[in-house]
Amino acid sequence: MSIQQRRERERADRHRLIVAAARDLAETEGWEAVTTRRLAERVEYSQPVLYSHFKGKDAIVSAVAVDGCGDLAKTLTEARAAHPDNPAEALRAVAEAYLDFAKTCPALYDAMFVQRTNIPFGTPDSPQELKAAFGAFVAVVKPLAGQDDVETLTETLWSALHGLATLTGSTRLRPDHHNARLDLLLRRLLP
Amino acid sequence: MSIQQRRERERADRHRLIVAAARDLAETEGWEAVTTRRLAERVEYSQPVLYSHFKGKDAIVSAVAVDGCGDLAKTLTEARAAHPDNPAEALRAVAEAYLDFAKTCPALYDAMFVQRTNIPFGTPDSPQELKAAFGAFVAVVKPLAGQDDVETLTETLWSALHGLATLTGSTRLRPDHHNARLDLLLRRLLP
DNA sequence: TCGTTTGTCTAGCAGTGCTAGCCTCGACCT
DNA sequence: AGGTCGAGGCTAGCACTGCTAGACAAACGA
Repeated sequence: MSIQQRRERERADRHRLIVAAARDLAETEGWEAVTTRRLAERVEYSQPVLYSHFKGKDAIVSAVAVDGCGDLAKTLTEARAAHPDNPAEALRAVAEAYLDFAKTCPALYDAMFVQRTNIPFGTPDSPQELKAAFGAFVAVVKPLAGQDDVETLTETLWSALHGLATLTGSTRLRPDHHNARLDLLLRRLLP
Repeated sequence: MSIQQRRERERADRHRLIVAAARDLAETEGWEAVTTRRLAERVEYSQPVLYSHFKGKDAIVSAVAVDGCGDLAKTLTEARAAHPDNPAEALRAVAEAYLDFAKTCPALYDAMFVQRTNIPFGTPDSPQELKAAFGAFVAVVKPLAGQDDVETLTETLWSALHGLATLTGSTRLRPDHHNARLDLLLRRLLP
C-alpha cells in the first residue's frame, strides 16, 4: 500500500518537474527551443519518459498554460485587493497587472492565450485555474458594468487587453504610446 | 535585353505563384501543413527553387502576410465607402468587415497579426499595404475621435478588435455573445 | 561552335515528434 | 530465500522538418 503511494508521489513530483522545466526553458529560450530531447535532458530522463506522463508535446504545453493561469489569477486577485474601496483604481491596477504579466512572461502568456490548444475555455468544465483568472476580471468589472451584462463586458475588456498585450509584444504597435493606449481604453470602455 | 526582361518577368510570376500557393495551402490545411516540400510540389518545382526566391520559409510567410494586408486594406476601404455620410455606421461596417476577414481567412490573419515576423509595423518603412490597412482604420476613427489622438485611438480600437478576433478564433470566448461583445465595444469605446 | 553563366535538380545533413521493443530492477508469492 | 513477473526506463529507429552542397543540363554571348 505505502509503496504504491510512494510511487504515485514520485510520479506527481516528476510531473511537476517536467512542467516546471518546460516553462523555464520556454521563458528562457522561447517555445521553439522546447524540444522533447532538450526537455528530457533537463529533467535528466530519457525522451520516452515524457510520453508516459503526457500524451504528447501539446499536452505539456497545455499543462504549462493551466499552471500559468493559476499564477495569473493570483496576480490579478492581489492587484484588485490592493484597492478595496476604489473600483476605478482597482480596474486600472488589474489591467496593468495583466499587461505586465504578459510582458514579463511572454512565452507563458503565449501558451495560455495565443497558441492553439484544446483546453476548454469559457465552459463549466474549464480548469479551476482558468475560472479563477476570469473571476478576478469579473470581480473588478462588476462595480463598473452599469446596465450591461458583466460577463460580456468582462470578455470585451479581456479581449481588448489581450489585443494590446499581443500586438505590443510582437512589436506591431508603436512602443511608446503604450500607456496612452491603456488610458484611452479604460477611460472610454469603463468610465 | 529583352531576354533579361523575359527572365525577370518569369521570375516575378513564379514569385507570385509561390506566395499564392503558400496562402492557399495554409488556408486549406493550416500553416503546419505548409512545408517546403509540399509547397514545392504544389508549384511543380523542386524544393531548392523556393530558396532562390526567398531567404527561408519565414520569408514566404511574411510575403503572404503582406499580400493579405493588401486584401484587408481593400476590404476595409470598401466597407467604409458604403457609408459615406454616417461615421457611426461606417465604423460598425469596418469593424464587422475586419472580424469577418479574420474569421474567413484565419490562416492568413494568423500570418499577418499573430505569428512572429520581422515585417516593420508602425514605422515609416512599413510596406505600403500595411499602411493602407491602418489608414482605412484611421479614416473611420477620425470623425469619432473627439479630443483624443486619432492614431492612438485607432491603435486601441484595432487592438480590441484583434483581441476579439483571436480569442474568438481560438474558441477562448463563448461563441454566442459574439455580437454582444462587438456592440458593447463600439458603443462604449467610440460613442 | 565553344566556353561560360544561369538555373534546376538529386542527395544529404542535422534536427523534430513520437514509438517499438528490449532489459533491468525491485516487489511479490511460494 | 529464491524464483517469477511486471512496471518502468532505455536504446534505437521511423518519418518528417528546414535548409544546402555539389552535380548537371540548358541557354546564352563570343
